[in-house]
Amino acid sequence: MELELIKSKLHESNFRLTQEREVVLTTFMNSGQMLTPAQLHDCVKKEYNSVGLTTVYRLIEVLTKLGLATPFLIDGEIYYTFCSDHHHHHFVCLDCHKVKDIYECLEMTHKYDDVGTVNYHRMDLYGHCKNCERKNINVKSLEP
Amino acid sequence: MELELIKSKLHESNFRLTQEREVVLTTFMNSGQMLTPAQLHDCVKKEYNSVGLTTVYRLIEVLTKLGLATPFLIDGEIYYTFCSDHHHHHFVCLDCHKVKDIYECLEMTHKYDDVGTVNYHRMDLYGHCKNCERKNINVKSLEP
DNA sequence: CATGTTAAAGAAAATCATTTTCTATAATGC
DNA sequence: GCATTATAGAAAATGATTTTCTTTAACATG
Repeated sequence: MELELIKSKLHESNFRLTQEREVVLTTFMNSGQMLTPAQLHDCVKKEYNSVGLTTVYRLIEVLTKLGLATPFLIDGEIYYTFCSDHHHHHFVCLDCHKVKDIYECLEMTHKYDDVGTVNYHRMDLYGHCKNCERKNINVKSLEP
Repeated sequence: MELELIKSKLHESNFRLTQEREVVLTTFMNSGQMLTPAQLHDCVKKEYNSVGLTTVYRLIEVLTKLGLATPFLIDGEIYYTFCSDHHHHHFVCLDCHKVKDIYECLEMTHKYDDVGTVNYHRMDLYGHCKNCERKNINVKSLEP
């Protein structure tokens, strides 16, 4: 999903498109990984003049409400990943925290309606991406 | 999973079986729902002489490490549900926070190995249990 | 394009969940 | 029993997140 589309989504919901938001949003989208608010703030600082941490928190809140950010709880830390609005699942690399979207879905929502009404579901896969897998093998080969 | 089994699991890992832990554990297991540490603490207070909130936090930490508690992030709040150690998924009622275990699993772990190595996955279904569904219909029927 | 309205930025303070510290106690092994 | 050591609990510390307040800038309107 490209920036322009998100801008119009924000606009629809009466959120203003400030320069700060555009900067944070761009950084967030381009990172391709899950980040804590503080980490996202750090990334923004590296590439642009700093934006306040409060602003980062507030944008994440807005995006989450709009379904454009998804929180992950890993080891007690809350991370967020940018997220298009089409239903999909996530694969998260436990090493580098990169996130890959998985658009296949077995549409199991209706499968479990004996428990009640299922409004939505999420599925998260955790593991190691190919890149980190390779690195880990290299590291292991250095061991005695 | 019954209490005795969990006791032996704690024991295996060199955790002591204190009276406080037994009380909190029993309350946690019997609740059948996801609870914040503070909520669990409140539940314990109602049924038994109070146990310290710190103790509740520490037990949840231990259970999570042993795979006997699962955290859920809902609206920025972290809830925990008691969890047997067999792999399963969860249905969570967004009204009453009751949790139902779903032991069917499509074993999709291997299905996505083009992204890398999948170590584990979780799937959460969110909706409204039959009980709350019924209540909601009754509430609606009272509206003008 | 100028202007009024109002959401948002940012700094600082406040809040609140969670963790740590420290001492007394009780669970476990011998 | 007795020694060892993990745990309970109270209080303090920590640290992430939220709130407050003032200034600024985005947007709609004429």
